[in-house]
Amino acid sequence: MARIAQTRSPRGVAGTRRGRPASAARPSANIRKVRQAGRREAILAAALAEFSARGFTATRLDDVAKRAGIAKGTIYLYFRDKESLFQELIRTMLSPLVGTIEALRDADVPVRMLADQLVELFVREVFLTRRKDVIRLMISEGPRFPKLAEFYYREVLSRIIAALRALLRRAHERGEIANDAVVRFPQLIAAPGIVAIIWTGLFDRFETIDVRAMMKAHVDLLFTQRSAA
Amino acid sequence: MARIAQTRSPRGVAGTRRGRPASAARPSANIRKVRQAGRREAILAAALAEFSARGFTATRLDDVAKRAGIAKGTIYLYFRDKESLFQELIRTMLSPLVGTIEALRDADVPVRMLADQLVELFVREVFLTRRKDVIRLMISEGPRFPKLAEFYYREVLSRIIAALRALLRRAHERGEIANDAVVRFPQLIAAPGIVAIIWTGLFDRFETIDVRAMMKAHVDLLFTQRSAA
DNA sequence: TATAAATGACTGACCGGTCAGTCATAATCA
DNA sequence: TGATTATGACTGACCGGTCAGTCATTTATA
Repeated sequence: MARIAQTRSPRGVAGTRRGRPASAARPSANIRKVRQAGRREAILAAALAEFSARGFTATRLDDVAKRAGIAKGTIYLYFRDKESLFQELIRTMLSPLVGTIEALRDADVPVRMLADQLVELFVREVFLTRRKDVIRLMISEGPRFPKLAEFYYREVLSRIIAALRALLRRAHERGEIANDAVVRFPQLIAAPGIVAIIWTGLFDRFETIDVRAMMKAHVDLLFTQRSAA
Repeated sequence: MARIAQTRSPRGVAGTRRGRPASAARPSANIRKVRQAGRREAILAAALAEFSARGFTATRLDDVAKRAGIAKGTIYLYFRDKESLFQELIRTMLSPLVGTIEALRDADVPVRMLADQLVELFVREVFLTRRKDVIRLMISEGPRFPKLAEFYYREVLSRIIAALRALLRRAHERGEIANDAVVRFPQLIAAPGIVAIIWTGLFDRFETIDVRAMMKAHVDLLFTQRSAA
């Protein structure tokens, strides 16, 4: 069933392939390179779908292959083994986040505004994409992949937290933030997002959650100004 | 290794057994009954340890048996199958929580105070106990056990949330809470706790987190009063 | 045609679940 | 009370299905 939609590539290409005029035109061929990259992506996409649905151990590489439209053996041309596939999947998907976040770091706008942008970023780039599933995977399987957890902490989390902390401290000193709770625990900023990811995975069919609204409400809390009573 | 400590029972008892004065005294003998209860608990404890360490699929019932100090077959005298064992484990551990929380519901103390008690309750009864691991299991494996998720939502979460919502609304109307964010999203109250559970599972070795402090700080945020500027 | 890529049948380890047999305990009897 | 029989909790070897990983063969490419 299921059948993966995105990452067009292999089968389709191979099928239509036939009538190609000549191997001319392109210098020689990184057609191969391109195709290989496509394969790789197809495998990663299929792996994400399967790992998300069943978890690491219960995922069958046969199914990943079928979903990617290739033979099982092919997977081993691109990845050393199942675990390696899993780890590269997570690395590939989460690494880009750091840059995006760090880009915001030095912007010199009111923190309040930055926070709103952060929420928007999270909703658009994580919650509404497959990255949400990757984070869920990280949460579920991470404890059994110490190496992966370490990578994630070192390369992603610690950087984000450091950036946030600096940012928030500045804001607190400027008086933009009344309470120093978030300065001491920057994790609090992400908390509603994490909870939303978990919630939708478990209970969406019983009660949906409006992530954006919840995160915005939370940001409001964090930035509550002392105002005349 | 490992060897479970609690739940003394079988072998030990059988060994010392010999010199019992007579089968007198006790009506007849539910020694058997008692032993059985012990077994059940031993299995559940072992299962929790193994499931926590490896996840549902990767857990071997052979290991559970070894850890509980029994033979594999014995597990099947107490639980229908692996899945059933898993589900009963979670039910058994989490069900008691509801009562405890609902007990707080109608107390007529300032909500602020109640919130502090809630934090304390969470830290003492969840975070510092094995229930923390059960919640982690629920988060990790829940998506693959719809029945379990449903049970948890219906029997535990929805009740807690309902109670919280009522409580918070009252407080908001009384002016004890300035911002209505938590009224609309009671999940926010639990968010730091959830995040702490996940964090410790993944990153404790890199950076510890002071749950109590974080939760208290967060509660402070939620209850920030408008004060003269 | 020579080389590289892809395939999928195959292997062997692994593990959930079973069940015939054992033995401590309970029940019955003398 | 001590001997005898009945019970059923417990055991662990075993079976059958599953699946990660391999590799001889086929297919596509230069």
